[in-house]
Amino acid sequence: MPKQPNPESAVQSGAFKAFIAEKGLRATRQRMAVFEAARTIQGHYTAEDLLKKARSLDRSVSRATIYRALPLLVGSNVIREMDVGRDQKYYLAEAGSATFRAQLICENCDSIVEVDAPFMEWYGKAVAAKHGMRPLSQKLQVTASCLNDRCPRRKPARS
Amino acid sequence: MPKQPNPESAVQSGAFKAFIAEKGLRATRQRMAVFEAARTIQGHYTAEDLLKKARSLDRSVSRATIYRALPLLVGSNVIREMDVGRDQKYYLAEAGSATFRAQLICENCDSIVEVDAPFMEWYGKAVAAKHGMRPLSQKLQVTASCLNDRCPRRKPARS
DNA sequence: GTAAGTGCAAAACCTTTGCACGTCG
DNA sequence: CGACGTGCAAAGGTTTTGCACTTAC
Repeated sequence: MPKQPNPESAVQSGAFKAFIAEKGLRATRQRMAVFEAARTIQGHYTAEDLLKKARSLDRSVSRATIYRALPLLVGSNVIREMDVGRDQKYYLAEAGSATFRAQLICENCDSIVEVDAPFMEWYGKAVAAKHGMRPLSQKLQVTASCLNDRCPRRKPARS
Repeated sequence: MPKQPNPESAVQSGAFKAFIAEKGLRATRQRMAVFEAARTIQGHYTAEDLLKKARSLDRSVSRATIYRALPLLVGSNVIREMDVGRDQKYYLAEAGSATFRAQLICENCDSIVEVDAPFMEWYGKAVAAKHGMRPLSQKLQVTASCLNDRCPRRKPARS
């Protein structure tokens, strides 16, 4: 376990610090730990998952801080918030891909797979315009059930 | 205010009673009141809205009964459950149209407009199949904001 | 008669918030 | 230093549940 600094981390951390400063906020120890956790966790995670991971980086992070940091992380495009109809919200490190993505949600094993659906780009604009409204975002989710062993059980397979 | 029986209501009520009997359940006063309320309310409504309406038909209906009846109403296709990312779930009397519908959600005025999107029918099947899964349902929601006075404020305009 | 259904109130659950203390700049 | 951020615990708001009483069949 070498102590070498992670270059990618440094860069990203810098970008987040810039965002923080820009907004007149402070780069606290806890905030940076949550940030690091948020962009590091693989796949979809809940606020509770984020708390665990952040605490592994900085023991002092509290649940309240997690919930207070989440809007900042979403607002700065570090993560994306996702409501898939469960009781908790899910989050996902933003990969930076500009294409629209749908979610394929497995009822059996809780896995969520991100699926590129670039052709959906036009839909929201068309429908909203038709009703004289300004489109903000759209969401396409497919709920399905895995067939026996072909399901990507808890492994968010590549889209 | 004549006391004439409502023929449509009678028919529908009969169908629900059949469903109830079929399942070995009982057609209680409260259950029938909730049923009548659920299929009568116009537009999208919450559990609380349903409680109010049901109580206007039968004062004795309690909140618990509402929540216990909702799964039955959804299961018998009398209503459809909808999660539009707010804190409460929404319900809508099932119109019986077989076509797939998307939801156009206005951020400003809380209105939800059902929009026919028949071309989406194939999508869920295609994506699920591609991942070796059995498609169950899909959901397409567009969040938008009304432009000044052109918004169908609280009036779920015809799709 | 008897098991299913009901009302009430408490519990569960995730998320938000008030407050006093800590700490970044 | 002074305001912003934090931890803690309590509050909030919707939905669920345990329990004793009712009631449909």
